[in-house]
Formats: sequence, C-alpha cells, structure tokens
Amino acid sequence: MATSTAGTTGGTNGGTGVHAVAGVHAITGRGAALLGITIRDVAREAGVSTATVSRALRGLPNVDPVTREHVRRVADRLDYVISPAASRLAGGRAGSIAVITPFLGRWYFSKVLSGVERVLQRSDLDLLLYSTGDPSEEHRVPPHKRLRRRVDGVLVIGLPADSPDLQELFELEMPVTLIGSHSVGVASVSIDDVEGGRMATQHLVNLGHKRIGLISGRPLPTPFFPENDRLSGYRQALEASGLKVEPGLQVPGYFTIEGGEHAMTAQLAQRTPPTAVFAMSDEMAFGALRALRRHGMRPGHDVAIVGFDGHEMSDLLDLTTVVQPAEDLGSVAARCLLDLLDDPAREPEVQRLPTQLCVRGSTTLHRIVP
Amino acid sequence: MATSTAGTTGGTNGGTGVHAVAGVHAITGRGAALLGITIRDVAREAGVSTATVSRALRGLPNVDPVTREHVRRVADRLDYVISPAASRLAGGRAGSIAVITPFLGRWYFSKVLSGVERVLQRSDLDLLLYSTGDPSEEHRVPPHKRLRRRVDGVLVIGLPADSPDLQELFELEMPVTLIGSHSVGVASVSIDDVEGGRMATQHLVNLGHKRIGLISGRPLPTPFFPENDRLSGYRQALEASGLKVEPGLQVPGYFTIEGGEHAMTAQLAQRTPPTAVFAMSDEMAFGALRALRRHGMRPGHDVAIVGFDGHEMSDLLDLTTVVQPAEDLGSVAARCLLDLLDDPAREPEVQRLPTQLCVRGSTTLHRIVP
DNA sequence: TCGAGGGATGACACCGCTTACAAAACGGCT
DNA sequence: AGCCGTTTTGTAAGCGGTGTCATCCCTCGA
Repeated sequence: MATSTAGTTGGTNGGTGVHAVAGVHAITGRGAALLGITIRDVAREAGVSTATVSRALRGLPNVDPVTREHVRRVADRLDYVISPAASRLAGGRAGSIAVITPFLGRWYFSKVLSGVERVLQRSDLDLLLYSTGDPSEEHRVPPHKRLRRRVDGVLVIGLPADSPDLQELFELEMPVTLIGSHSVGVASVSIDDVEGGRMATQHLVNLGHKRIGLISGRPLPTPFFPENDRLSGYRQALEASGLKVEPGLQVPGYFTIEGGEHAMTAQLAQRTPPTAVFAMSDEMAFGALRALRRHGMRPGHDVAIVGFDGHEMSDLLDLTTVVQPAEDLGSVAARCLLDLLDDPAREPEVQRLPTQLCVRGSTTLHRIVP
Repeated sequence: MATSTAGTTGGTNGGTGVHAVAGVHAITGRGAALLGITIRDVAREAGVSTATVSRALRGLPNVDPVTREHVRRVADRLDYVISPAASRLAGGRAGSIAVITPFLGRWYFSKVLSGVERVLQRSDLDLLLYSTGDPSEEHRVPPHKRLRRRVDGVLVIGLPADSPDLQELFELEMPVTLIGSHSVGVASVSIDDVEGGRMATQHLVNLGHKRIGLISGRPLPTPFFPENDRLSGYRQALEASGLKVEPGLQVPGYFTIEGGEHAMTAQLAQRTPPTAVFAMSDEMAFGALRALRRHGMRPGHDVAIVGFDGHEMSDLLDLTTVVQPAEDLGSVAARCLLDLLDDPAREPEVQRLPTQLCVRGSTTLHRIVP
C-alpha cells in the first residue's frame, strides 16, 4: 500500500485530500471521529510510515527534504495535531514546565509570571501554574507530588529557602531555576537584595536621618531570602554611618498595603518615632503613606519613606523606591531554565539583575540636613 | 510470588519497603531507575492486578475496601505517582484546563487568575496558562492549535468577542467558560458592565456635572464587550438626564496608567473641558489623577474622576470607583467550568456578579450643585 | 561492474495506564 | 448440595506516539 500511494500522492493532491478525510472516519473506527486524526492517518495519506511522519514533523535529521515537506503538507491538510500525551509517554519528556509561587495576585508575582510567559510562549513548552497555597492547609497536595512525572523543569518564584516544598523539589532531580532567591548549586535569577537595602537606607542616611525605621515582610528573622538580605543591607548602611540598629524600629508589614499601614502606625506610636522608614515593598510603603496621611503627616516632609519594587504606582504616589526589573527576572529565568533543559549537565548559572534607586518626593520634599 | 508477598506486607513493613525498592530497580530494567515506579510494581508488591490498582487508587467502585486500603498503603510506601501521560493516553482525559488571557501583568487579569487558581488547586486538574499575545505576531501559534488534545476545558479571560481566537476555540467543542465577557450559548461569568457604567456616570450627573468625559480602553467603537457595555451605561445615564453625548469627550486610554494620563491631558485641552470624567479602569483613572496634578488641578475639586475596578490602590488615591469582584469572577468561573466538565451536557450558565459604587474624594471634595 | 558506505525508510516493540470482558468468589435460596 | 445473581478481580487489547534496528537504495571509488 505504501508504495502505491507514494507513487500517486504528488499528482492527485486535491482529490486525495477529500477522499482521505472521508476514509479516515471509516478507518479510525471507535467513534474517535472528529478529534481522532492520528499519526497513522497522516502516514497512510502521505504514503509513508508513522516513523517517518514522526521524524519529519519533529524536524529530525535524516529525512529527505521532499518527504518532509510532503508530510508537512498532508498533516496540515488533515489538520493533524500531535497527541501530547502519547508523545510524552513514548518520548519521556513532558513538554511542559511548572511555575510555582505562593501568591498569584500580588504585584511582584504577576509581573514575574508575565515575563516568564513571554519567553515560554515562543518555545513549545506548556506553562503549568501551581500556587503553593497555605502550607498548613489540610488537604494540600505538596508540589513535588504534583510535579513528579508531569513537567520537565520548574521555575520557583519567591519561595522561602527553608521551605520543605523547596527541598522536596530539589530531590525530584529535575532542572530548577529560582527567581528572587538563591541556593548553592541551583540556578537562580535574582537581584542583589543586600545592595538594594543598603542603597535605600544609605539614601536616607545621606539625607541626614538618624532614626530610620524598617518595615519588613514577616517578623524578623525570617527564612525568606530577600527579606534577610534587605535587612542586611539596612544594617550595613546604618552601621557604616555609626548609627545604632534598633530592633524596636523593625516592624513586620506582611507585604500588604494594610500591613504596611499598621506597621507605619506602630512606628509612629513609638516614644521617639523614626524620621524615616524603609519599607521592603512598595505595597507596604503605600500603606505607610496612607498611615502618614491619616495622622496628618506629609510624606517626605514629616517622615521620609522609601519603598522597594518599582511598582507602577510609586511614580503616581511620588514614592522613592528601589526599582527591580520584575518582568526581566521572569524572562531571564525562563531562558535560563530552557538552557538547562537543553543540557541538564550545564553548570547552573547564578544571575543577578541590577536595581536602581529612583528618588521622588517621599524622601526629598524636605531635607533634614543641608 | 504475588500471594507470598501479599501475605507478609502487613508485618514486615519497613523491611519489605527497602526490599521492594531494591527489587524494583532490577525488575523495571531499561534504566528506568529512580523515577520509574509503575503501576505494575505496585500491583506486584500488593499481590493484585494492575487493573485493581488502577481502580483502587482512583476511588472507583467495585473494589473491596480492604483491598483498596492495602493497595493505597503499598502505593504510598513505594512513593508511587501515577503517570499523567499514560493515564491521559489511555483514559482520554487531559487532566488539565487552560486559562487564556491577553495580558498577564495587568491588575484585573492577575486577580482573576488568582481566583481561578484557588479553586483549581483543590481539584486534581492542572492549570495551563496561555497568553494569547499579539495576534499580529509572526510566528504566533494560535491558541486553538495549542489546546487541541491537550486540555479538557478552557477559561477565557477578557478576550474580545470578535476575536478569531475565540471562534476557533468554540469549534474545539470543549467546555468553555468566559470571564468578563459573554456570548450566546456559552457559559460565562461577568459583571453587568452597562449597569456599572451607568452607575458611575449617574453618580457624576447627580453631583450636578453637565459635561462628563469618558476615557475608554481602545478607540470606540470596539468589539470588546466590557468597553461597549460601559459605554452604553455612560450613554444611558447621560441621555436619561437629557445631557448630550459628545463623541469629542470620549478619548481612549488603552487601559494603562500612561494612556489614562494622556487621555486626561487631551480632555483638558478641549475648548470646553469636561468637569468630570469616567475612566473605564482604575489604572487609567490613576493616570488621569496624575494628569490633573500636573496641571495643578485637584481631583474632586476642579475635576471629578470616577474609575472602574476596585483596585487596592484606589482607596489610597481617594478615587471613587465601581468595585468589581475580580477574584470572585475567577473562582466562580472555575467552579462553573468544573461543573461543565462533570457534565458537558449541562446547560451553560450565564452568571453575573454584582458591582458596587465606592464613593471617595475624587468626586466629592467639592459639589458643583447643592 | 561490484562492494562499500551512508542516508532514508519501514517494522515493531514498547511507554504506563484504562477498560471492556471474562473469570472467580461469595452469599442466599430452594 | 446445586444454582443464580452479585460483587470483586484478572486478562489483555488498546491509547498514539517514539526509538531501535534492519532494510533498502544510492552514490562513489576501485
């Protein structure tokens, strides 16, 4: 059959097409119907073996260019789509990567995710999204259980380094790239949080502030890298200028607007309130701004505020902030993971993207010292 | 072998475990190694057939409770994870649903996505994310091509009703639920955008404004439902009060902060500028606020502004806005899709979630009319 | 002209699970 | 005890590709 068909395919293209589709229905049987065009149908129609179709369609070498083109055309005409499940089962690769992240709705995560997607879109990999959810939840299925045998690699956004989820992930022995944190021997893309924290604090120091408060994420110390690093930067800047580090001036704001507002309120309630505050995220800084307003105080005048992120809204609110390239973190990491998938033996890269202090009114409307 | 093993499993738990794992390596052969524990290994170890393991693990009926429990234990001990690919291939269901959306990084989309994830997390379905990207892009693979045979259902966030992507999606004949738009015969979860637009505009009318501008997304008319609907609401409110609808007062803001700023600037440049503006998204409204500030004008005083979304930041900026339950839209839609997957014959539901006008300073600091 | 060497194909055994269908086991009754 | 209707379990045939290996066909050099 193969040979006879092969002989005629070239000439009777149109006619064969119609005929084929009708034939397919009859042949696939099993009510597979509409959706069920398999590689075998393509092979038969093209007058070649399924192996050749497979090779041709996947761009493997050792296929005659003419054959390849012909197969492509037939596949196209039949509207053939490869079955990912079958391919995966036979081939061993899942054809997808997972992004796991604790909070989807937050600014940082959605930006990073957006960057990831942009890169993955032009690869042929699928993007599986997993929110780790609350680790304390009852029926929670831990990520590594869900990921096993399901994806070829994992992108981790903002998970604490001590997270058991993370450990179990590593044990899966598949390529992993961390975003926003780092761990020895694992590829990662992050910013220099120490430097960021230092930069923000130094800016306040330079303005002459002596009492500089801190709004962290969770209560310190935390196993969460960015927080610890930003804290280190904060400390370094203070100590370098001979200022005292007062734990009493460090209040958690839980990375939310409300949290930041509460934290700022707490700062203001101190016996000697700080004259400046460094918030570890813009959203918390926004909350701090609101707290100031509620207290009838003017940001940058009565109290200076520095945020961290480069949230679009910071411009609007005239907030000084440490800008981090969130979307780029995502796309660079995605590219890094793709490289790792290509060659799992490759040395895991640790990449740092630059941050930048963007000075606005929240710190400069009034200078403490000339 | 099966029987003898079955007889001992209970007692020699630890020992058998080690033994089993070691045995597995030898038996699976083919270097399958670590990852390669298959249903057959479990079956052998439990002393039953693979069919029974399959049934037991999936909670199918007609399995002796004792057997089921025993199989579960063995599977657990071997750390067995089902192969989704094989399961999919044999069973015919993909075990995953897709979310397709044009813009990941925007507030609305990330909120909706977050809601979706929350629901899906506790189903055993995977969430595949597809950004439709720029339809004009060169090598773009259209969504329906990527979705075929790959997912069991689709959630569509904010795609224009006339989008060819959407049409082709429908032709896939799989359950679809629209979020934020609607189409006859298709399940959807959205808000009443006409009412929202009316509410916002009416509020301005009530305050005594006679010239009320509009900042739309894309230039009007657009095939995008929410925009058209909000426009209708805007018109209805104006006409009901005998006010003229002036196309010159309708400026596109492209749903971004910058766009909103430009649009507002354009509004102010008119011969007779509007005294109030309804922006179809909060982010555009934020831009409008900035434009006002740049012109030395006070929102709610010189010009009233109403936004649309209920963005967390609107509170902070004292922006009056039409609040929509973005996250709920996502979770309700996800649940709806799950229902549809359970029973594809079910009548597609059209659900509307309520919106609410939240009045703040941007419209009330100064009343035009007592 | 013939054999070697290499590229292009084809045949076919899997990949790991699901699912008829058949067989076995189990009770309850006559 | 023998029979019959239910469960419970096993057997084996796919699902739709991929990878290995054998085969075939050329081209080229001797």
